[in-house]
Amino acid sequence: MFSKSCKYGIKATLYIAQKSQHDERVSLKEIADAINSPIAFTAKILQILAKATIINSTKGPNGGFEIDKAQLSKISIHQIVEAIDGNRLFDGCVLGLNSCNAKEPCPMHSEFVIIRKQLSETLATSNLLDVALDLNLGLTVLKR
Amino acid sequence: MFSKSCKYGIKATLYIAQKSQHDERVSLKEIADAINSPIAFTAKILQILAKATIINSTKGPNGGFEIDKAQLSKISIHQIVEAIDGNRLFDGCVLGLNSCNAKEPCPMHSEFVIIRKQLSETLATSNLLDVALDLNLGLTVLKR
DNA sequence: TTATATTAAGATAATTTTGTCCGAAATAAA
DNA sequence: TTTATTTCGGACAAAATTATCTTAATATAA
Repeated sequence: MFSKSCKYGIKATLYIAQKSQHDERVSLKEIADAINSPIAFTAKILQILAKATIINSTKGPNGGFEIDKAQLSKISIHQIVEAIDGNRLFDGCVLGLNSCNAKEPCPMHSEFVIIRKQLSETLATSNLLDVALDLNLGLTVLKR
Repeated sequence: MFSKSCKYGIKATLYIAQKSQHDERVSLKEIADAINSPIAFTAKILQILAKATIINSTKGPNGGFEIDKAQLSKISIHQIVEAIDGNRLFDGCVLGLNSCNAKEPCPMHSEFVIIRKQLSETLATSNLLDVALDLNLGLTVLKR
């Protein structure tokens, strides 16, 4: 479904979101540790997210990553997926045809219309604040 | 969503299914041509499907691939996906955690319960006969 | 201003996935 | 029985993804 990069990206963003709720800026090392990801590779993904203005990064001592607290409820998981994996999951042909639409569909096109709609909506309505709240409560985890 | 191998596998199986309706056995070359796939790589995938007894293969002159006509309505797309990509799409953690379930879920677990159920059901109820019928009618296509 | 801590960026490497090649095995027909 | 046709299986190669390493840039604080 998601690339490994994207999974790291989602988990990293959620961890940053959780800490940003309490105005804590977190370092790359802390993030990689919290989500159990390779540190240097995680850095690359955080760069992508920073360029997409989903997270903020600060260099130097006490630097790290954070998200504007007021934005937490406005950033969706969908945005993260788009930034990292692009939108092929949402609008590319499921069977990989170059073009595939209601007019000239692949054999699975109609079957996937509903699924993709639901997928897209679910991700679009999942915002960082809500998801991070469950993390706070210990209802969900970012590594195992 | 699906690996490239799996996409080739689904398309190849559907092409074989379509031809099998009319008792036509098809060659590797013909399949690769019909679905616009690399021929040798397609051969590998067909081997997997043959071992999974989803398709039958016959060597020698006039050999090729076919599916028992009576089985067409009993074989689902779900079976193809399982044979090629395994069931990670259906029961692996969306965020890649080693274990993830209702008791100790990842932050996206609950959001994906419905989506995956629908995905799984859709694929399980899509059988080769039905999907191949649309191909016959020219309502859907396998390449572009 | 210098030392230190931190992310950015680019080069390189490892791994996985995708793709190719070639000889072996099997089957049918001459 | 020989030859031709076709899939099978293993080795190999290319490309894409994932991961690492090293140096640069930036910011803080002593």
